[in-house]
Amino acid sequence: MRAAPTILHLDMDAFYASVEQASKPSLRGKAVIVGGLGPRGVVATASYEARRFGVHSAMPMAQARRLCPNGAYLIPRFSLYRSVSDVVMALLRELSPLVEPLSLDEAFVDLEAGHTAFDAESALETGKRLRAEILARTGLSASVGLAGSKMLAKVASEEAKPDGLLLIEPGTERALLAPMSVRTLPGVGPATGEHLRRAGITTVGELAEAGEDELVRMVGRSHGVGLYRMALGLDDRPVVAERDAKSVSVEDTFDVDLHDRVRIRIEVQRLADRCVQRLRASGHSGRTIVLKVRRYDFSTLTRSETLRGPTDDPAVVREAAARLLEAVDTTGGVRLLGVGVTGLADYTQEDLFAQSLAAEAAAARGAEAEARAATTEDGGDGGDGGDGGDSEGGRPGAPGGPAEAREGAGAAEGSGEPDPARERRWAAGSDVLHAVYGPGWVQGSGVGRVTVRFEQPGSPPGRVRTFRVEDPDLEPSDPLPLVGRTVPEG
DNA sequence: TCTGGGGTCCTCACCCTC
DNA sequence: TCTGGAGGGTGAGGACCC
Repeated sequence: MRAAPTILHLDMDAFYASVEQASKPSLRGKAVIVGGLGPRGVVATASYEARRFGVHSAMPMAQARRLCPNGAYLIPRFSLYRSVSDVVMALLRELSPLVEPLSLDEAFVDLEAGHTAFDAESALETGKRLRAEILARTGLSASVGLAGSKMLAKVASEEAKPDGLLLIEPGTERALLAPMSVRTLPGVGPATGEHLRRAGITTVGELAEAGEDELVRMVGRSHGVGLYRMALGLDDRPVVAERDAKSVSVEDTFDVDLHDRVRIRIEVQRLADRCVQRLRASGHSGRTIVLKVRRYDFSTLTRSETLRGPTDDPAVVREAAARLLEAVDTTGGVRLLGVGVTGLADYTQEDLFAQSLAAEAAAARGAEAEARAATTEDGGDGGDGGDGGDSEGGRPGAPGGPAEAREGAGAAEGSGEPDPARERRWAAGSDVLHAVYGPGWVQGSGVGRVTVRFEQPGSPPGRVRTFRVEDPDLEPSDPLPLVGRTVPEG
């Protein structure tokens, strides 16, 4: 029996960049690139205008600037994107109780479960209505794919982009998929794609011809079986509305590699604290602590430790992360540090006795490992240094601080900053309010000046004015809603 | 001047217990 | 008593996704 095409996949077009264009009228029709602006930043989203220059997601920002030197480069404003996403997801939930968000800008909807569609005609009608509603409520365009399965609905929305709608009729899947690249299929990334290419398989049709046994031999049991089924257009994964988080983690890439062991320890402690904050905010505790280290040469390693019971105690997570760090050689430099917690539970076990036992056991293991390392490495003691001295050396915002901290809008946070660092910072793209000129956004800043464009969603493109960075009339402000506000002429 | 951040899932190695 | 295999827990790494 063929499934009716009532699985809907929604994909907002170039979401972050489109939100920025909607919120900043002067950027409409221009190349807009959203991402990390530090020396190690990458592109999160590029507007379609920027894509014409070859800029795309995950590209190093430096490369994007070479390709598109006149583009507008902005840091992401997740709180704004989240608020727009909430509006879109609410519209989807009006269609069905079975909505599976994949990210802020993407979701699956089971229309049949919501009794909003039962065949191709009603599904198409629902898709059209949804796109119109999203445009009216957010001012943004979305692409919609409709098919009998999640995989095909996603392929359909991809084909429909930008600002389109496509329904894959049951029975036409194999013919449609056959000429497409294997990379179209979910789960086929650069590594698997290259693996298949070396075996002479570049299209979905060739994948189907290869047969299940051959694919299992090439990429392993689980992946091979799944790939073969998808090549035939078969996918019976249900739309799942509620998914429990399995891990919580935070990580920072540093503008400059860290070498000082004391500084590295301090950063790990900070990350552990931030991780626990996120863990608690999500109402979880966790049992396994994971330390992630990316070294100067981009090699990445993880070290983990499983406690006797779940914890959300910052001291316990800090100590575990510190123990794990002691087992890692950081000579040569560290470009990224991360701390994560997995094995999540929705309760906290205040079993301090168990935790301390685990800590003792881990410490004993650490000592053993250290002893082993000392016998196998050539004088590699990690350059510990013990007393350290400069315990304030690792402040975010200082050279080598996390890119994210350096880009923060408004005044630099943290006590003990030297005066120059207290100077107000204005991140490109952030919203401001001027006592005289009203709402606007930061177009750029430097050498004690900040340039602001005074415009807002719904207004015509505005004028640019420059101020001293410490101008008391200028304040950071919250983003304005994209639609539904009347804007006075001016 | 290469390569973010926050996730999930899978595989493999190793150890331990039965 | 020794050996081998199955299976679970843990740790590490890789691939992939948005």
